[in-house]
Formats: sequence, structure tokens, C-alpha cells
Amino acid sequence: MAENEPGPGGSIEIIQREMTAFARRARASAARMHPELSLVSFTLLSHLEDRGGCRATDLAAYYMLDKSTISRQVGALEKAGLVERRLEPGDHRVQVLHLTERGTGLLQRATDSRRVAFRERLAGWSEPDLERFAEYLLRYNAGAPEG
Amino acid sequence: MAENEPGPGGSIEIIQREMTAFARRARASAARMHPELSLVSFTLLSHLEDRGGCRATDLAAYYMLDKSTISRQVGALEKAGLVERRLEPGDHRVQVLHLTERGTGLLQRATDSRRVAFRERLAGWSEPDLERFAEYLLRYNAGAPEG
DNA sequence: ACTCAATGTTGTACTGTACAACCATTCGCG
DNA sequence: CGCGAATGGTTGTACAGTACAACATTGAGT
Repeated sequence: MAENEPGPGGSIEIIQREMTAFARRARASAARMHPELSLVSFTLLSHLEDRGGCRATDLAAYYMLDKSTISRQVGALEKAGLVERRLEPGDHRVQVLHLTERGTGLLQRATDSRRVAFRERLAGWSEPDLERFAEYLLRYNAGAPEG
Repeated sequence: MAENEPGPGGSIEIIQREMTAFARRARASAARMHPELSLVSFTLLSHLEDRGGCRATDLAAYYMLDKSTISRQVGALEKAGLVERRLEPGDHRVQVLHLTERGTGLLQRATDSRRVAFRERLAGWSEPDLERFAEYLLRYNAGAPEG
């Protein structure tokens, strides 16, 4: 009660609800689109591609996951031949993770089929609307407290 | 680099990436905000409040979850005293689920603290931008293939 | 009455995750 | 130098969330 404001509260409420609704479905949706690459794996590989390789610790920080979780995920990805570990020459504690060719290829295919789905979903949108929506999302995520 | 792409592809790519990034963090984020109410529980309770009660099957369809998953989730929520089951008078197969007072209260508190977080995140935004962003999200989710 | 569909529960297995304990390496400093 | 703290990562353990398959119960149509 009391939040019947037609002003700022209203939009924020809607944004909250709709972002949550999307998040809630994302995993199942991703799983249906790509049985071979879970949402987690997909995002980890994406980050590796984005950065051109990084450390496990960086992944953990970026995705707010425990280092043990990353360790196991990376282990699985390595076993699947999608990433490789390279020892940092100057520091033998760290392993720099890189996509393998196979990883790059799989990521590419996943990204493509996801893009098709998004494109379909956004089919009726005008170009200015798409640009503004993209801009809003960037701005929203840039404000993430987690980095 | 990257965003200098002209045309529809660029924006769609960004939307895809940013929506995914958000989804990826939502769970951990929700967990940190509300250790007592997971993202799943929160969304289930929200739906119940929204609809003023519904069947387990409806929840399963809406969230693309298996009925067994819903069954267990609802079981836990009932055990926690957050929802109650009412037998449909005319059909003893179905149980209509309703929030209890306790469930309503907990949901309210969770929603409030989430709203605070969202509000903070959106602090620098102009009112027209908020409205447009909300509108875009509604429009995007309305196009969900899953209903 | 018999069969079939709808609703939900239970058995089982697997993924993703956190936390704590641990190992290995490096760094800071007396 | 040498030791303790910090950093990066792995392993043990436990638990939540999820799916799939098998099942029980109830209602509907013939």
C-alpha cells in the first residue's frame, strides 16, 4: 500500500518486476536453446572472449561466484576442450585462461542462435527504439555495484 | 570498439549481451539481498500475489518449470508457512495456492528492499528515461514465446 | 463401467553453488 | 635471510534447484 504513486515509483516497480521476470526464465530458456552450453558456461566463455583471456579470480569477481565454483566450472570447460590454462611466466600461482579454437567455435554458434532468438523477439521494433533500449540496458548494468 | 556498428545488428547484440549479464547476476544478487527468500521463492510468491492465488500447474507453465519442481517448492513454502493450499470445491485434483499473511508480509519486505536497491541503481535517471525503459521491458517480455 | 486426460507427488540423478579447509606460491618486512 | 600474511587455486562436503520417469488420484467422455 501507499505505493500507488503514479510517479517515479511506478516505473521503477515495473523495471524491477520485468527484469526479474526475465532473469527467472533466462536459465531454462538458455538450456532449451543450447543443451550443450549452460547459461553459466556461456557467460564464462563470453567473458574469456571479451577479455582475450583472464584469471579464474577475475571470473569469480565479475560473476559474483565463489572461486571453488569457478574452479569446477573451468575444470569442466577444460575437460570439454573449450578452454586451456596457461601458466603465467612471472607468477606460478596464476593460470591465465584462454578459449581454445573449439571453445571459440562453440561460443560463436551459441551466440548466433541466441541472436536469432533475440532478433525474432525484437522483430517489430523500430531502429530508434532498439538503440534506446540497448542504451538503457548498458546504462543500467554499468551501475552494477558488483563491477 | 564494437559499438560503432551501424544498423539493427549492433543494438540487438547489445541487448542480448546486457540482458544475459543481468540474468547471470540476478540469483546471487537476490540471495545477498534476501538470504531468507531465494529468487525462485520470491517469484513464485509474487505470482501468487499477482493473481490472487493459482494452481501449481499455472506456476509451472508460467515459469517453465517441471511440475515436480513446483511441487517441491510449494511444499517448502507451505512448510515455511508462506502459502496455503485450498482444495477446489468442484475438483479434488487441484489445490489452489494462496499466500498466507506471513507470506504476504515476507514478500512485502523483500519487494521493499529490492525496490530500494533498484531505486538506488536508477538514481540518476530522468523520469522520461525511466518510463521509456519500463515500457521497453514490458514490451520485450510481452513478446516472450513462453507466455 | 472403461478408458483417457489432468493434477499432483515421489524416486532418482545431476548441476550449480557456497563455505571451509587446505596447498602452493609470492610478497612484505624486521 | 626468514617468517607470517596475502594471493590464487583445488578439494571435501553439503545443499538448493531442477528434470525426467513412474506413480496415485480424480474427473470427463463415451
